[in-house]
Order: sequence, then structure tokens, then C-alpha cells
Amino acid sequence: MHHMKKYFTEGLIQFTILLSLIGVRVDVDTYLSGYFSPLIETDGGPSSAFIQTPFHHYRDTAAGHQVHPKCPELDYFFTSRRLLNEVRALGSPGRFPTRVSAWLVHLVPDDGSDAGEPHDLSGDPGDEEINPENHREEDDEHRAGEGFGLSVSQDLTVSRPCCAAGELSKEETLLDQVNEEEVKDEREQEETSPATLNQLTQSFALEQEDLLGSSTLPPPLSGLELPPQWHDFLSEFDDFDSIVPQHMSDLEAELPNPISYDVSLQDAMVTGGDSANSRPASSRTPLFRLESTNSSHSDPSQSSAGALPSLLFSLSGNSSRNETSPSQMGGYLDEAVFDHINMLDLGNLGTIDPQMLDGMQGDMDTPWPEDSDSGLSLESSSRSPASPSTSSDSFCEDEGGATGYSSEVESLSSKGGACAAAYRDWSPVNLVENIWHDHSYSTPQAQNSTPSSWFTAIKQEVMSEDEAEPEEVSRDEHRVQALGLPFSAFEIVNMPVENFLELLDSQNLSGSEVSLLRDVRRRGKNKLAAQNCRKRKLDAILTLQGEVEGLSVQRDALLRQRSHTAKALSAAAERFETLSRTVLGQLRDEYGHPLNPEHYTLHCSANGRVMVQPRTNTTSRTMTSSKMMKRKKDKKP
DNA sequence: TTCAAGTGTCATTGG
DNA sequence: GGCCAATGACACTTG
Repeated sequence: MHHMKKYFTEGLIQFTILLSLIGVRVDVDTYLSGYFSPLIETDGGPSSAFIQTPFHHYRDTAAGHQVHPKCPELDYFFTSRRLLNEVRALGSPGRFPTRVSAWLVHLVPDDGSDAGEPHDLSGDPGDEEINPENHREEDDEHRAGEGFGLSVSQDLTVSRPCCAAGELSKEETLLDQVNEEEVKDEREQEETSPATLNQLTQSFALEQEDLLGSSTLPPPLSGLELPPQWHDFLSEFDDFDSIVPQHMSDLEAELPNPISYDVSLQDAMVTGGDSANSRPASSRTPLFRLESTNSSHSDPSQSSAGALPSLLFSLSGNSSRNETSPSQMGGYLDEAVFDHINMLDLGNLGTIDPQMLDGMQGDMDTPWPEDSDSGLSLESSSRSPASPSTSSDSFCEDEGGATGYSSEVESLSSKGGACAAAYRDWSPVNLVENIWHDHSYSTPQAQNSTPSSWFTAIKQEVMSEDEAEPEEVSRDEHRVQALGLPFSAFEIVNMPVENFLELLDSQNLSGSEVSLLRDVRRRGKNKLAAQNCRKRKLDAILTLQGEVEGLSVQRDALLRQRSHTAKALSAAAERFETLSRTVLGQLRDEYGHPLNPEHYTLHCSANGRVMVQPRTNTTSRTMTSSKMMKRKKDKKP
């Protein structure tokens, strides 16, 4: 019987630890500081329905557990208490909304009085008159006791249980021995009158409080050995441990929501970085933090509930960032779309001696392809284009100007000299420094490339395209050619504005011609801008597409994890139910009969109190040992 | 002929 | 105020 109690106590402690591990706050303070009454407590105070097993009952058990207030064995319990406090410090998640109302009803040694007669453990028969508050509590407790159908005395006593005669006598013998020893100790310490069992227990409770209040730390809980069933249960929780802390927050966050919503670009960018912070991790970090006794050594950052979302979103963010990277986006882009943009990427093109430019200037007037960057549209309203003469019609080969102009252009050819002079003042260097300084994100600029390099590269690229396709001179190009200017439309578009203005001033152009050149420049720039804009759009779309795919993968993973977690939770709930039944089966009413697990259940309140409740909801009838302890303290002078 | 995609252009806005 | 990039809207071209 005693060793059963010992195991029962150990089991209750371990069970309490487990409850704490799964988020149920279990108050064993009173248990540890009082009589090791295991599963107790609401805030209501002591309950007459409880008969707490005196600490001394655990002495001289068959297993040799010498439990004594001054016994080193207390360290075991104090260590448990400390560990439990650590576990509690992790918080109570409310994940298990159950309320455990533990009623520990067990034997109280009979010191010779009649069986069935209540024993006032407080040793203060006049308590009710002295403390009306306790009286009310007692009334409540009494009603609660009635609710449980337990014949419990008012004042922390219970009738002598109806046990088997042999077992009872054996227990009585042991209890008497314990009582004698405790009476002796009690007398030595307090020199008080009658060393009743109640006084002994009370004094022991005080001793425990003193011990708990001391700064002496208990030794590590190295000697704790768990029965096999607890090992099984813990092993299950080990698996649970690896799952729950990481995924609970995600489950709590209504998993589909962060995934199924329409992803805007901004959202996607934001979530890519720190969406895990959308919910403060600190609010859920204590959830199912199952480090148990290792909690003090665990790294909170690793067990943070927000770790998973953070990790996942960081992964997503990385992916998105990678995908956003223009360098990697190239794989998604249609080459045909960005041919013109790529044409502007001149940074890595080979440098060509600027002097070569002079020899190639004759080719600069090569009309752009219709779709080239600077190719201009065929406006129907414009004048009829001049016949495409690609030989030498635009660029200044010499001061004599270009040749091959159309009749309309020829009228302006005489202006080529001034045009050439203006060109001499305009170096391609300025093109690089002034034109390619724009914010075009899709055209990485070779800032360190020489002007001649990009200028020649453009020419080469244009030439290569010209070789591949039949020439198509844009309408604006024809207009520029018709003006007899020594510049192509491309150059007009890309030359610095200072040079362009100087060109306009130096050419003695009419108002319509100036307007034409301005329109050519404006349209050419706008075309490039439109291309860049469309490329950005495409990039954004592709980025979002990649992020959506990443989120879809993440969603699938989270769904799998949720399923796994649900299974683990279900298994844990089953184990919890089994253990509850086991615990209830070991609890006794005042008659020594085990509580019927069919009629009672363990519940954990929101504050972690463990109580025994009837299957029907009668929480108001629950009795708590905290009330009992409070009343006992109040009674104590 | 219709449709979708690509492209150029215009107008507007904001830096 | 001018220049420029960005962008929505529209029209045109093309397959």
C-alpha cells in the first residue's frame, strides 16, 4: 500500500510535469509544501473533501523511501518543484482547455479514534467560530463534497476507510510508527502539546515552507526513474516535442489564411522577409515548449514557436529575392522581349578604340530595325518616309554631310556643316555619362565602360541585326534623314540634352523641324521607357508567380505538418485520457473506494490547476486543496 | 475574321 | 520651367 502510494506520488509528480509540458499548468506548490497531495487546487482554498496523505506516510515504505521533512529525499521533490516552476515559467498556452480537478482522497492514519469519526487535521475544533470565512469555505467545500458524492468530513478529515482488514492493519502499523516518529520530531522542534497527526503535518508543512524558502538549491534530479508507462508516454511526447513547438503557431494562425490570400506585390515582398513576425512569436513561444527539465538549458530561439514561419518565410523570401534578382530573372524572360534591352547592356562588350569610330561613322546611319530600341514607329500621320537609303544618308562622315538624301532631305543637306560642327562638340562620352544615367533597372549600365565601347557596341549590334533582317527604317529615322542632319534618330534620342539643344540652335531649323526633332527624341525615349516598363511588369509578374509557387509549396508542407501534429495531439489526448483514468483509479473516496473514471475526469483549468471533476460539468462543486491549505494556515495561530 | 501578344505612342505624373 | 523616367491607355501590327 505504501509503495503504491509512493509510486502514485511519483506518478502524480511526473504526470504533473507532463501536464505542464503539454501546456497545462499544474499547481503542486501546495502539494510539495504541504502533504504532497498530488493533484489539487483551485483558487478557492482548502477543501474538507481532501484528506491529504501525510508526508510521513511515505516513510518506511517497502521501496525504502525515507521521506522525512529533514530527509534528503525532499530534494527530490524540491527539485521537481523547481523544475515545475521552470516549466510553468514557459507559460500556459491554453491548448488543452480541459480542467483537471484532482481530488486526492486517501487514508489518514487512525490514531486510535473511532473509525468514521472525522479528524480535525487542523487540530482546532473551534475553528468555525473563530474564522467565519473558513466557515464559508467549508460550506462550499461541503457542498462540493456532496456534489461528488463523497462522504467527506468538514474539516479535512475522512472517515476511516473501509479497507481490507489485513491491509488496513498493516498500514496502521506503519502509520503508527510514522506517527510516533513524527510526534517525536514535532515535540523536539516545537515542544507543543499533543502531537496529533494534524499538528505534525502542519509543522511539517511549515518546515517545508522554510526549506522551500531557503536558498539552498536541490541537487539535480538525476535519480528520477520513470515507470515504463511514463517512459512510453514521454517518448510519445518526445516525438510530439519535435513537432508541436514549431508548428503550433502556424496552426494557430489559421493556416490557410496567410497562404490563400491574394498576394500583392507589396505583401509578397514583405512576407518574404519577416512574415513570421506578423504574429509575435513571444505570444506563442511558451506554447508546447516541451524542453521539460532541460528548459533551462534550451535555447529559446530554437524552440520558438515562430521559428517555423520565420524559417519558411525566410526561405520564401530568399527564393523571392533570388527570383527578383535581375540576373536570375533572365531565365524567365523571353529573349525576344528584351532583345532591345539587352542591346543596351553594353558593359561587357569589347572596347573599341574611339578612333575606330571615325571609320565606322559611315555605318552609323544604318537605320534601326523597326523594333530596335530607338526604332520609331510608323506614324500614319507623318509625312511619307524617304526612300531608305542606308548607305550614307545621315551620319556625318565629313563636314560635307551625308549623301543620299531624299528630295526633301536634300533641301536641308546644306546644313550638314553646322551639324557636323555640333557633333564634334558632342562626344559619346556624354552619352554614357548623361544618357545612361537614367533609372532604367533593366539595363545594367557599364559605368566603367568607355564611351566608345558602348557606342561601337550599339553600332555592332545594329549591324548584326541588320545582317539578320532586312532593314526597316523607322519613320522618325526617315524624318531625321530628310532634315539632312548628320545624326540618326538613335543619336538624337540618346545624345545629352545640352547637345540636343545646341543642335537645335545651330541648325537654323524651322519651328516644325525643331518640333519634329523634339518629337523624335521624345518618342525614342518614351519607347525605351515603355520597354523598360514592360520588362518591369513582366519581372514583377514572374516574381509573383514564383512567390505564389513557393507559397503553394509551403502551404502543402504546412498542411502535412498540421496533419502530423493533429495525429500527435490525438495520440497525446488518448494518453492523457488513459493516464487520467489511471490517476482516477488510484484516487479514493472516503470509503477507500477508487473513483470511478467513468464518473470523474481530470481537468486542467486555464491557470493550470488540476482538478477532478465529474463527467458532468460541476466545476462549481470542485474542491481544492488550496482552500484547504489556506484555511489551515488561517487556523494556525 | 478574330484574338492575343507585342509594340509604339500619347498623356500624365512625379522626381 | 524643363527634363526625364515611369506608366496607363490606346492603337497598330503580327502570327
